[in-house]
Amino acid sequence: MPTAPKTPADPLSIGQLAKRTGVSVSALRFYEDKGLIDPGRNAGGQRRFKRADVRRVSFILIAQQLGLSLGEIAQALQSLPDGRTPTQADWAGISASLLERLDRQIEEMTRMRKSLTSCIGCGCLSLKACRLYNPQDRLSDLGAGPHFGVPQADE
Amino acid sequence: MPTAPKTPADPLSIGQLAKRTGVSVSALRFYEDKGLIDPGRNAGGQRRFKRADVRRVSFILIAQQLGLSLGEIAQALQSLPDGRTPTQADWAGISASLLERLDRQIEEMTRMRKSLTSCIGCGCLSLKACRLYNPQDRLSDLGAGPHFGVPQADE
DNA sequence: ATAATTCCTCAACCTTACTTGAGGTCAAGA
DNA sequence: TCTTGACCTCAAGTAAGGTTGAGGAATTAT
Repeated sequence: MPTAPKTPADPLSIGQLAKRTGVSVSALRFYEDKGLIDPGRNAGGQRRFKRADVRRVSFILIAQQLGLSLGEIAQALQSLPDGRTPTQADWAGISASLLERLDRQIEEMTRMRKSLTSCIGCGCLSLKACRLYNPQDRLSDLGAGPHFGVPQADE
Repeated sequence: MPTAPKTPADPLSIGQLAKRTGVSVSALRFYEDKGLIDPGRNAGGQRRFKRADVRRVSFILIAQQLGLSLGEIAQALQSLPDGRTPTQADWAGISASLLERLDRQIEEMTRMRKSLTSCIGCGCLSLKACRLYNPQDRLSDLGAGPHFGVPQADE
């Protein structure tokens, strides 16, 4: 008898997952560290990923494009079933919440577009004229970069 | 004769500019370091800002909200007149280019929305099915966070 | 004149999202 | 068996966008 043929159910090494997803090996280790993925280990201590992890990593990539931080993504992934492999319905549910977020972002951008347009018209660009950057708004939810401490404009 | 009344042409200290703009003093120094603002100094070596700098800082805030990095903002500000105080027309021109960028972003988001919607429908979420995260696209222009090295999906 | 603010320059530290490298182990092919 | 190549851990470095603190000088208020 020949050795068992490699079925599609075979686990993936970290390098193989990296190739399939386009994510670097070091980034995958980093994701594990942050609790986004949780591969098993083989006898020798090497990571072994399930096929389903390809989808999981894909989700991470999509969510990142939508502006979620890894922390937020980790939270979103909490809602997935713990023991069993997530189904398509599981993914659909969690993706739907991304869609909501995306819609909010589009709406926000459209609002900004409107403000900016009128600001160009009037040339105002000075604080308070438009609420394009109302200090109160600045700490809100659209932030990608680091967040500064609240400056407390107390005057 | 009384001391000259404070005219609106008086220069601002860094603390005053901070209060007017809602940006912290340390951030303003940081912006100077990055070449975004260029205050003069008084006899004692303290920064003295022109009133026009309020508008300049406002622009920085708006541009940041639109997702530009400080480096990109610095570039955009290059186009402002060097010697004289920028006019409203100057600002209108530079703001118009922000508007273009914003439009591109909205378009991109809308495109993503469409992809995501169909992905939720089919439950695919797997690489290549949607080009939601086509590795080739990933390094493109919408990135806020750090950029990873090109993973070279050579298979 | 003196005390309290404000400002100055550095240098070091923080978070996010990773990469790079050192030093060593595991697995697979010739 | 032996030698690559892929993996392992842990520490340190990177870039962006700032913040915090030390040590000292300039302003402002009383």
